[in-house]
Amino acid sequence: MDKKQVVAAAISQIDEKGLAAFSLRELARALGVSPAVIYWHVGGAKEDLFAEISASITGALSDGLDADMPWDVRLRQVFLNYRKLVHRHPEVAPLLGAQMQSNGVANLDWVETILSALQDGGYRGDALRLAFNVLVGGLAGFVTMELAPAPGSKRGSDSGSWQTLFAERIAQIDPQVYPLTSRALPDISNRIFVLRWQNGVDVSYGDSFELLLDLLIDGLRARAPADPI
Amino acid sequence: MDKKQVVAAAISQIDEKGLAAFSLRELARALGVSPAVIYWHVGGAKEDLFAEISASITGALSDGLDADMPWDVRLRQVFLNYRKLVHRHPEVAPLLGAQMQSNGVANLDWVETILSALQDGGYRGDALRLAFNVLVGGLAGFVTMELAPAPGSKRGSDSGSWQTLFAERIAQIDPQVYPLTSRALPDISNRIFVLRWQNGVDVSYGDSFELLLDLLIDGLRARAPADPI
DNA sequence: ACCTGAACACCGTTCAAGT
DNA sequence: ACCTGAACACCGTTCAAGT
Repeated sequence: MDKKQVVAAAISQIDEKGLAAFSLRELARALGVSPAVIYWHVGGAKEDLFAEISASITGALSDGLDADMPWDVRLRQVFLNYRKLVHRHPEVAPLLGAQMQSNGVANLDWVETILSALQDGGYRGDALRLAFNVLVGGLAGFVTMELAPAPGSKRGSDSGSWQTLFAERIAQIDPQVYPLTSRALPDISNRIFVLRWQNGVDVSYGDSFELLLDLLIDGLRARAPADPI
Repeated sequence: MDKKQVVAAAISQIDEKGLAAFSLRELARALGVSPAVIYWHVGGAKEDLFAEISASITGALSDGLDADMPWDVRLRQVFLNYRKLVHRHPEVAPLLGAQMQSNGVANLDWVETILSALQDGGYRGDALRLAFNVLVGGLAGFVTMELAPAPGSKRGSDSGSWQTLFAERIAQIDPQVYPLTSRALPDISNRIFVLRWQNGVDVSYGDSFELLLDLLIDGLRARAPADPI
């Protein structure tokens, strides 16, 4: 028994049953061990375990990137890779996007990669900070929303009840009150963020993500304060 | 005692102690009432209460908007307003961004407003869907990340311990290994998404958000598939 | 229609005690 | 150094019973 094993078991536990249904006691049970063992191997508490999980998933974020490509191509790679990695563990997404988890070490490679690309694109100082936040906030934020879990998704409960109820409500939108929404329904029902009963695991947001990525990189290129390399 | 009162009390409870520390029993205690009362007034469970909270906050999302302005100005208003409203209840942010909460009714005005602006901008059909997702996913996602709670922020615990520890680690980044990060530290320390120990409540991401908003709207204007109105 | 009280099954966390 | 067992204080949720 060892810290890595505990973290790995926790991740697969969350993958199976969902984050909401995850518990330290059940993790201990799955490992055939007393609950206190978790505390001995990972620091103090549940939050520390979450930090380890985040680090373990974001650790591979900078792998397999081609440093010889132009800066805008590198940025595309970085964030397409981010989305791909998070999609491998969709249930963990809230930990990455909606909490400041991380031990602050594993992500440094990632930060350096992004800063390097932006610097090659002509960004320094305060403009560099803004560009970084725009990219990470916008794109990682998108993925967080994309993979937001549905209610009652303790992953094994009666997920159907809420889903069908919500789908019916959308189908019955009054064209008098909401003409545009009503008319666009065939295109948007269950495929846009607010009007959906399934998340990015079941319905692809890949095309929207790519458009977002293009808009941001094109925009940053056009506004670069200095000449790119 | 009445559903609105329960929801209002829950919101102020979360505002005070944070979402992680929120419990139905303590809510009942604060209301001077038996826990079962919560269940009687709001549907089945904790998740239903969360849905009510989300609806109550996003209900005012379309208020005070000027429908006579050009479509791009309207979009700016809508999302600046979104950010402002969520910032009024930062602890509730994860509910809006990282969960598919909502009873599906309160947000329809908001959706119609955004779709209307985009349609005036020349977007129809599938392009309309993509543009909607880009805006909501990117901008609401940004706000979710911006307000992601820090570890140990049960809002009353020893929040200092993790913060100082993390700040020290960042200050000690090795310039040999991470030259760009290290050099940019004065500009980015605690002010970019991954390298921070405080969230958007303590450090403003307003300038980054506005840049993101500009990039998206400018980009959507440039790529409009049809002539705008 | 609204509320209480008690109960059930489960948590996270700690700590003495074992080997 | 690693694990067990039991304990503590707390949950969410349900349900009979009261008025």
